[in-house]
Amino acid sequence: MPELPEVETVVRDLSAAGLPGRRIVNVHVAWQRTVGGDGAAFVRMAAGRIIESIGRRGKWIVMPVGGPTLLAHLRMSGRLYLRAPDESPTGYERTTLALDDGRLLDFYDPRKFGRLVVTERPESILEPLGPEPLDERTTHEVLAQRLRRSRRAVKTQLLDQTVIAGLGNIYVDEALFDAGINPTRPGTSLDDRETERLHASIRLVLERGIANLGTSLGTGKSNFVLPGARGAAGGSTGARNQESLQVFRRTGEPCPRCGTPIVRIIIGQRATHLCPLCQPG
DNA sequence: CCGGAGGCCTGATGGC
DNA sequence: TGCCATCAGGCCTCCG
Repeated sequence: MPELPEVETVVRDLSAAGLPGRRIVNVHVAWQRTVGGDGAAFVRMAAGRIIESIGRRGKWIVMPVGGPTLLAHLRMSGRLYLRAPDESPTGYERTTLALDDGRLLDFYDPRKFGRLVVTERPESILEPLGPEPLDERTTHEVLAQRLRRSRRAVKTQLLDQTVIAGLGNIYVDEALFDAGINPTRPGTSLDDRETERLHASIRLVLERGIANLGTSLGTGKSNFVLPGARGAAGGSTGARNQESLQVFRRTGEPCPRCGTPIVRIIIGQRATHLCPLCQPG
């Protein structure tokens, strides 16, 4: 589920909710694979640690815990949820960290694809990642240089976290539409004008996604929900970027720019949405 | 180097 | 209503 804007929203929300400074007083692993298969090892590494801060690198949530680092990746259906002491669990809590203020930090994840890692060497996970798209140092020249290293489809390149970090299926389709670039184009075929425009479009869709507190699709329980938003107690209005999507999951609807029906194709086994007129191959 | 298939998992959705 | 197939915001491994 979550891409950069959703992960950024989670990080900001948990930070505002006072997670930094809390000590992990107890750890319960309900699904071993969530923590890499060895629940006991995870408990030994995490229990008693103080969460010093919470940040983000690509789609990874990064929490230094006094020596080692606690990393979380939400994959398709994961959430980090700060639960009040009197609030009952849902049954989808794959790992729960009990905090010293009585609250519980749930790694909630129906599909069980997400991962929680405690490691002394976070760089082994974070170093292979490409640059942050919203970092000022990630210029359009940097993007162009990285995209031109391969002939793969530009969509495939943008989904590759070692090329650029944080983009997923939604924001890639939206950025390519905004830039007017066909997702099947080889990375090597993009000229300077196109990479400059794509760079601006990536920044635009991500910044808008963050401003809108992320994207939530569908109506079911598996949507992206802000931590603390469950039960509507936090006063949080929740993700609303879905209203800003121009092409993603809008197959057959008129292109907002030219009215041509939006088309759905498959690239690298991923559903891809585009306007055949505004994004000519 | 690259693409495709399959795997990991469960729930929502749509057609019949 | 029930059943079944399909799809899903991610990413890894294997195979050709």
